[in-house]
Amino acid sequence: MSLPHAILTALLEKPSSGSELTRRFDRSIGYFWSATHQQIYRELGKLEQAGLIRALPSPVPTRGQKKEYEVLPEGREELRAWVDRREDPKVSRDPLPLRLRAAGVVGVGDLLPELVRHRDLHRARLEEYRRFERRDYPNGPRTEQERIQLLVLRGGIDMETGWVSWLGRAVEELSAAAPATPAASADRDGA
Amino acid sequence: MSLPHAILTALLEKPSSGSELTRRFDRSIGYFWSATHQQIYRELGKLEQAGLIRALPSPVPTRGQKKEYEVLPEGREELRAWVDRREDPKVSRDPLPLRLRAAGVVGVGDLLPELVRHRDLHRARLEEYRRFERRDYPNGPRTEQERIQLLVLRGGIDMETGWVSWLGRAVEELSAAAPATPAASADRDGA
DNA sequence: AATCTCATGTAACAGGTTACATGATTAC
DNA sequence: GTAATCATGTAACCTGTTACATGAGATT
Repeated sequence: MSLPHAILTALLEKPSSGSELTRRFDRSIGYFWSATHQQIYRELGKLEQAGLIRALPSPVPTRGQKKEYEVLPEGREELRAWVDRREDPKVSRDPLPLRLRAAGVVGVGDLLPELVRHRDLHRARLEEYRRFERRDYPNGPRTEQERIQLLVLRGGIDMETGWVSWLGRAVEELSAAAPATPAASADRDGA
Repeated sequence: MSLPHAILTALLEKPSSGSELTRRFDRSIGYFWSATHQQIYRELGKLEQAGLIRALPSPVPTRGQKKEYEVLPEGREELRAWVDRREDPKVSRDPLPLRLRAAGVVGVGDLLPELVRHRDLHRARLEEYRRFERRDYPNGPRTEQERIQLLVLRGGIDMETGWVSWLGRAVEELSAAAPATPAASADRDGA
């Protein structure tokens, strides 16, 4: 039950159409929650049905025409309640550690270049976050809302730092001692 | 497409019945991928159908009787191929950062105790991983497979370290300057 | 034999993914 | 006016979640 609340948050920050929301889910919001345009349109329909948002009056609201949505008081109330809700942490759903564990059983095969690739992707993401921090908060946060936005950004920084640290060590370890013949190591592990 | 491969890995490590797998998904494997018993039985059926695993011959294979599965060569081959597959990192699906972002819009409300709770859960998980490390690898890894298993464990440690670091700072920041009246801060943000 | 627990399921639904469809606008 | 693009959707499918059902063995 997070996508509707992500959408409510985004619409409170700025009323938008489905396509605009989709673009925002590829940038800022998308760093913490992803969604395709099909999900977004489906969810906008549900939220409107439930009376939490409404489409702004438009002259010709047909297919192919932009339709802007804004949050109704009921939607804001629902979001407020969600913030206060108690909800346990979810286990990670990134398959990479799982693939490494599988590699421990069937052999590392060709996993090393994939680890390198992921390490570099996470490094790039980390650098991006650091640029945001320097660009948007050069003198620290100036309002209560900015303080919280910066905290969220720092969350991304801490997570990416964790990935980079882990993958850095994994690449180092696996390039050091495992590069003999992958087939041989696979056979040994599989026996 | 990760659950079937998680199951293949688990079954290669040790042939098991559905209920045994379910218990293992509450411990070791569950630290990196979660699954309910319903998911596991459904997936075991598919994997057997696909010829990747088979039920060990049993005298009375009826309902309510344990049914042990083992991986067939085709299953091992599928797992090996999955390890080598190229697959992009997934964006996190933990709603907590999202809730903090929402709090920036509708006010922090009662989120602080929830942040404390999560921080403590992640701290406990981190300590648990460190105990595993001390207990299972007191002199470092002794085989290639142990080296990889330890790497996976270190992944968990690095991720939990990231959470603890972030949540520690978030709690500190929000207890310092935000504790006036939540309602007032909510109104200010919402304006 | 009634009840409890364990193991194996079924069913219904929500959320996420991929492929495809259609109306409106813009570029040529 | 035709083609490309943009915006809004529909449909089918897969994964994950929750509630419930049933057979077998153990407990009383």
